[in-house]
Amino acid sequence: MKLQAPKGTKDILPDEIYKWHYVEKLFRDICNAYGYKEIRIPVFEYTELFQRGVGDSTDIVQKEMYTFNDKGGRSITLRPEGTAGTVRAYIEHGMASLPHPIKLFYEITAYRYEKMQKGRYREHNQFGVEIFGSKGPSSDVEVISILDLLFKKLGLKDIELNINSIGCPACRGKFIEKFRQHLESKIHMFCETCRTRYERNPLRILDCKEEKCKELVADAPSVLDNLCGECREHFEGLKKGLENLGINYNIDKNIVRGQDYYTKTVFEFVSKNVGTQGTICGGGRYDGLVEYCGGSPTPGMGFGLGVERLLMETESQGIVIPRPEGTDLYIATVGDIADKFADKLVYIIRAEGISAEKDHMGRSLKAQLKYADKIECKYSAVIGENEIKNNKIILRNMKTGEQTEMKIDCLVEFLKGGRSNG
RNA sequence: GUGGGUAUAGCUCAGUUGGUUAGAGUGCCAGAUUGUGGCUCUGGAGGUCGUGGGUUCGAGUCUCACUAUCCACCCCA
Repeated sequence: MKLQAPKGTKDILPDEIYKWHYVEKLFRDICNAYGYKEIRIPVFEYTELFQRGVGDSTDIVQKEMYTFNDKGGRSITLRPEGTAGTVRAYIEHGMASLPHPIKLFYEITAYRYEKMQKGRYREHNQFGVEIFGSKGPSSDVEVISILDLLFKKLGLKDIELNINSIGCPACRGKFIEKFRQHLESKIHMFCETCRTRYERNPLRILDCKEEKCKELVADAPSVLDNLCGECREHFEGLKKGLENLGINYNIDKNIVRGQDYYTKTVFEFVSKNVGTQGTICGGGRYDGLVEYCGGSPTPGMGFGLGVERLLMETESQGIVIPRPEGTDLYIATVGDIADKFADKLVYIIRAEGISAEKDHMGRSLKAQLKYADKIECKYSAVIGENEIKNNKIILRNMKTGEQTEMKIDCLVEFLKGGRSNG
């Protein structure tokens, strides 16, 4: 048997976990400030939820889901995103009867069976928020501003916000007819995928990367120019709201997100630097989803943010995430009695919330201190029989090399003080 | 799912037209006279050369398959 992590998965090692803790805390703090409450949803759901919630015609459902039967014969799927499960929880727990809007956030893993590339994994992490119950553009603006703030606080530059509106079922339906008519005479000139799109989901043709399709579609009408009154007003409200907060945006008529549930607002944050996997975050409004999944008609809005891509971008922009500090104190020992004494001493010190280490490898004094240096201890002390007898140690500042003598009983207080002073 | 590149020590990489026992730097461990880290010096451990077949007297090197990874598509976070 070959020992390796499954394709498309990876370990996050102790060496880099602090970066994850940092962005997770940053996101949580922002969500708290915005009044979003954390929700934890299952890693897997019944397959039907995603077929319905994400949409049967989507690539995600058609070819990217991790689906299997459990021992009871139920079809189970590992969540490919967070919105469907959150909507399910919203309905199942009767959140409709709580004061609205309902504002939720989550930090989850998501699973998609994809061909590997950098920044694209089969297991990846997403931060997400969902807001239920408000249909006006002010909630769109709020949700987008969470991301704007997150990027700002991280110090990220060159992240572009692209927005679009894909209308509501009413105006989109009308538009699709118009669009089909427009293409009817020349659809045979399009690429193969576009010809199937023409039947099933013509809007995706706008998104095609083939040069000839791009040209053919260049003069086609756009959804954005064919919105109904309400949708147009909503989009205008979104633009004004973003301007009000000083958030820059581009209008990209070609954004058609990968989930079927979107209505009106769709948006994405794209990095200018990171190659093809530049989409750091995508989201939008889904006013029909709750009802479609069996709840009462409830508008919603949310996003999913790729954490691996976010960290990749911070790295490539040279942003330094602060490393955690090293251990407060290393107690080196000479002799057996001192070793036992140190076992107890670190126990006491640790109970005070101060990090302390001692030897477990049977190392020489010199090697113990060498180790203390490697793990970046702030202070070290050597304990032998004399120190125990006199209740005094010499505490060495490992950065400056300065040494001070003090009573062992005073250690904790000293280290606590040193900590609060920075 | 389509097309292409790469795979040698924990990490970054050398390795000639196929030819003895596969190297370096870094990291790890130990030592440089008794109880003091960082610098320096010395030594040591660590590799089924991604895996499995094939060609050959002989394969890290050539060939095929598989696996992983990276790049371009598709699509997405």
